[in-house]
Amino acid sequence: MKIATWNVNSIKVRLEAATAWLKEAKPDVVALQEIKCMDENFPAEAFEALGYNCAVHGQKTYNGVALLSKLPLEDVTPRLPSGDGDDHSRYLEAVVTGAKGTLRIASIYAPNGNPVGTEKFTYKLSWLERLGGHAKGLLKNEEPVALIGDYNIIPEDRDCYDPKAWLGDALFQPQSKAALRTIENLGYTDAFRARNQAAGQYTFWDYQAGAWRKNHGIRIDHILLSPQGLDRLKDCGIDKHVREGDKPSDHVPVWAELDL
DNA sequence: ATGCCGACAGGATGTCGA
Repeated sequence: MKIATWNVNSIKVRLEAATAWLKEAKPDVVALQEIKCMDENFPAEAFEALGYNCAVHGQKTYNGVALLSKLPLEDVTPRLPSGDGDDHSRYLEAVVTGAKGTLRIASIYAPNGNPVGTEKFTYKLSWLERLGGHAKGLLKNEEPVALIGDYNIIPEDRDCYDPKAWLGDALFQPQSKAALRTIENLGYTDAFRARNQAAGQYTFWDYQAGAWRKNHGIRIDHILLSPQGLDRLKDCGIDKHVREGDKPSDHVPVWAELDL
């Protein structure tokens, strides 16, 4: 089973690029973020034509997450628990069953959190704390779980072109990195780092200042696997070439092959 | 020190992203 995550930065604008990538990469399950549309405006027909079932947790203008799956999507849950008053569409969970077993998978769009020192940053940290609480609960099932998406966190210096340039940014704050480590310390593993220790492996390049041309990127899109999920991990990679296409998203897909 | 670019809503330009 091949799973993938991609922050598309508007599914409306990215529909052509998305269908082209699906045809080429042939993932079984895809988590999308920043679809930036309401459920009724999600172009489900275009994906159904390629053999995908769709689950959508949309929002007008901002955020919005979705799951595409060639396998039936079961037990679809469109939010994190205990989100009193949080109306952002940033989490969508479902269960899929492959030939060798089930996978619980979530599409995650963690808050950006900039600027630091504002309620946006405290919202980011509290949202990640809620995610961690939910992630901990999921471990009790002792099943393969994949929490995949745009975490808006640069884990380490080797995950950005110029660490000094990101020191004041919410994506690189000690509290942000600690929030990710807290989830990892529960028992989740960064699938990419389980297969690749190289520096300079990015998933995002800003549209501005020639960031792509100069390879000024950051690695912020992550595939986190529960212990049982990690047991099934065969390979993990970044589809970097997608950043070169017509009307690209500023993020590229990250994928993992699981023995499921 | 800030904008750079791009998407969105709305119908100009401000907000947001990272």
